Amino acid sequence: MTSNLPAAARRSTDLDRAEVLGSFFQGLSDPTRVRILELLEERPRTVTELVEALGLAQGRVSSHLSCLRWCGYVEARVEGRFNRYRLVDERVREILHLGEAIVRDNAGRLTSCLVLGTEDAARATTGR
Amino acid sequence: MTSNLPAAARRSTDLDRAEVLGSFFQGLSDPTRVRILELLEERPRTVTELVEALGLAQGRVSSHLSCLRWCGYVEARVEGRFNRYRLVDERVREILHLGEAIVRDNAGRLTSCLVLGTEDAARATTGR
DNA sequence: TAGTAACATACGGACTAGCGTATGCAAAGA
DNA sequence: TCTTTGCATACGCTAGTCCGTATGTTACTA
Repeated sequence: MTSNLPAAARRSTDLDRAEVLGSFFQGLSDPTRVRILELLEERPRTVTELVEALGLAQGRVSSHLSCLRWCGYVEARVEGRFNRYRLVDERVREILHLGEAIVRDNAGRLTSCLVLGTEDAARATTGR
Repeated sequence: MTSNLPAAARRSTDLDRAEVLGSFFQGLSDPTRVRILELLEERPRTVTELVEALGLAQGRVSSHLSCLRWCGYVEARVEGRFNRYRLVDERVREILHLGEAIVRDNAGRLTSCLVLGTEDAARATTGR
């Protein structure tokens, strides 16, 4: 694939609301992108700073940033030959924090499921 | 793959925070799952009701529900031979609404990008 | 007890996403 | 102008995701 853009970004038809919303949240579905957002939550950073902090190839980081830009999580501002990224708005922060809170609350259940096999984990959350 | 569970659910090591959070948000990254959550936001529903509302194969819907259960978005309650699903907590609702709001605000930009090619769309959000 | 309805899971195939590497391009400096 | 730096994008590959179909299991019913 040519980049990390969600599928909806490459298709011009069949874009109902759920599909767009799914593509939007897909921006948060990758651990690297989550880390990028957490880093940008502290302060705006250039691509080079992010590359350094993440320890990933520069091209990879740029692709993830492109995805986050498309989804509307971050924006870029050119400063000379640097490109500084920042979070777009406060609601991005809120979504991240809500997700973190839910995950934290479920941590006990989740980790205890993870040490079992998948089927056991699934079964443990069902009545069957 | 054996189901729709995120990769992290099938791996017992290497689960840092960002990875878990990414897997959590992956639950929202599929249009079908978003629609399921929207349907459950109105009221709790059985699997059969969801199958009817979505027009998908029953097995598919069950797999998605399994994913949503694992992520902690929904819970199931057995009622006779029915299994009624509902949203787990209010924060799930909040996340959905925040996402919808951001998407709505970006709608103009997004759709105008989507009618262009991918590269143009990407370029339109960058200074370059 | 046999049958059926409600649901979960397994499996193979098609598609998608993320990775590493390579390349292109603009801004700044020598 | 030539080189370097900062960044974006393209490409091939592997792994993960989704779908449709098939099958197994449990609760209710005749």
